[in-house]
Amino acid sequence: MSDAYYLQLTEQLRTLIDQNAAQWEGKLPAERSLAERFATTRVTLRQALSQLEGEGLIHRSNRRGWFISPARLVYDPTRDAGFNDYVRAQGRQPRTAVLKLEARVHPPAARALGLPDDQPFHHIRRRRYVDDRAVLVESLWVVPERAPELLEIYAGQSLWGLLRERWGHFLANRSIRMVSEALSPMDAEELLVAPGTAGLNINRAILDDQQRPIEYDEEHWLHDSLCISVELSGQQ
Amino acid sequence: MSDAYYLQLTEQLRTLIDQNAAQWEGKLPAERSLAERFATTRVTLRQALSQLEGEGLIHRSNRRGWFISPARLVYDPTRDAGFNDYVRAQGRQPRTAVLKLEARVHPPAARALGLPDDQPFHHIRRRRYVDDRAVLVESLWVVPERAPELLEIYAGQSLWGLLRERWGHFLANRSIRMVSEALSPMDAEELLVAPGTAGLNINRAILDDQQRPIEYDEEHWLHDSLCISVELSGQQ
DNA sequence: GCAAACTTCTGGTCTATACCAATCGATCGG
DNA sequence: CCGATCGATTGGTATAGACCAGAAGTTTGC
Repeated sequence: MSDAYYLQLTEQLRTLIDQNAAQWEGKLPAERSLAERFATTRVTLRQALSQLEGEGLIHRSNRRGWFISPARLVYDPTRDAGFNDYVRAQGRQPRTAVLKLEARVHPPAARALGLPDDQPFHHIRRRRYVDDRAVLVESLWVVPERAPELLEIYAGQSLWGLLRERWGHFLANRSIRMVSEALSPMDAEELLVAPGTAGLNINRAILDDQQRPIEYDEEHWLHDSLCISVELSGQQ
Repeated sequence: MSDAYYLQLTEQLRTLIDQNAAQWEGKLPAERSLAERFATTRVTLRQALSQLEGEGLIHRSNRRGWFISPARLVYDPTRDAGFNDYVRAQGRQPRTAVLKLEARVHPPAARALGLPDDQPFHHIRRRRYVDDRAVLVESLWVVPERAPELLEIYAGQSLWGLLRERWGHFLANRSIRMVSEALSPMDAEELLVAPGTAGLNINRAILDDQQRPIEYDEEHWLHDSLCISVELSGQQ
């Protein structure tokens, strides 16, 4: 049952965090000091912390310590809204950093869009933040014919907006796939978290309003920063 | 970066599992024997196994050992199809065990359906299997007026089918919410996994074709048994 | 006044070991 | 032949300590 010590510890930590969240300013005390306070080992203490991490209450910034997690971002994958839009709509601050711009082939993207494997793409890799916490990294694979000078002009702005304003593409999701994952060492490093941290992988194939393939999107989210919510039509 | 020994171990285990999956019949050797084979401690070995668990390659049956995970079930939450339907549609075998039948109030369900907090419900708790692996437990909260004798007659069959055939309700999802979670001790026990195992919590509010509230559904899935896939309309 | 160098602290990883309780397989008894 | 009993095995949990590299804070030097 729940007589394991680390599970009791989990509960004690939960209330401790509740009470001291304000004065700690979001960052938990050092593991060694917490372990001492509860008269246990770091190993056991970490087991309890990992439990709370799994619940999404706290998270780790790699080698930097444990932090209290903010509320999850609510995301409706069936709505065709960009990241910036729905982050701001929830009263929070979006930010984007561009990590890479290059031309490359990428068979998975090609397949998802119904194009030949050797189809070249414009590849944009970027990291996105909510209130200055990095919550996801993503790779975008854009069909070059639809946005020729993209690699030269792209600098972190909204891609949906850019495609609409500059090239007149009105985008719509075609298919979305979501799976839980353990973040790869690379993804983890880019998100400043420990390798193997739990994540959510979201892939989207995106067409324009004439059903032409425009881009393929591979997102890797921190598992605790997202709440998927779908409101279905029919109503009212 | 990936010079941590447990990450190398993870890779070695990955190929080892690939090669021996058949002869092991899905169950990995004992931790002690694996630890010995790789000349390391059980602690480190378990860290590597946990990594693969996070990826969804293997899973634990509580105190029973490590098992190779079957392919994920593909699930489209926007489709109004029952569990049995889409499991069979993927060539797999669904099964349901009823854990509890009772009458109770449940404010979260009431709120999601727009009913008063003291609204009583018929509560059905059941565990569902795919190919004899328990993959989820769920609690159903059904509005009694819509299915009066439900608690007396329910015995594990398809609830959607029952509501349609006996009471003439044609169900449709209204809202769906998905969050990653750590399974509660109770959920974990009912799924025969260790407490704190990663899970996916899916809640659905379900109405009939006249927009009358029918039921509220709280599902707790093993994180590795599900692949959410949404195909959006508009096309073809 | 500011950047560089250094020190301390801390999280990430690992070893070695131990105990318990649940499981599983084998043995035993009817 | 089958169910119950018993013992070995195994996973879950926990202790005690250790080392390293990165982060953070402090001091130094220009």
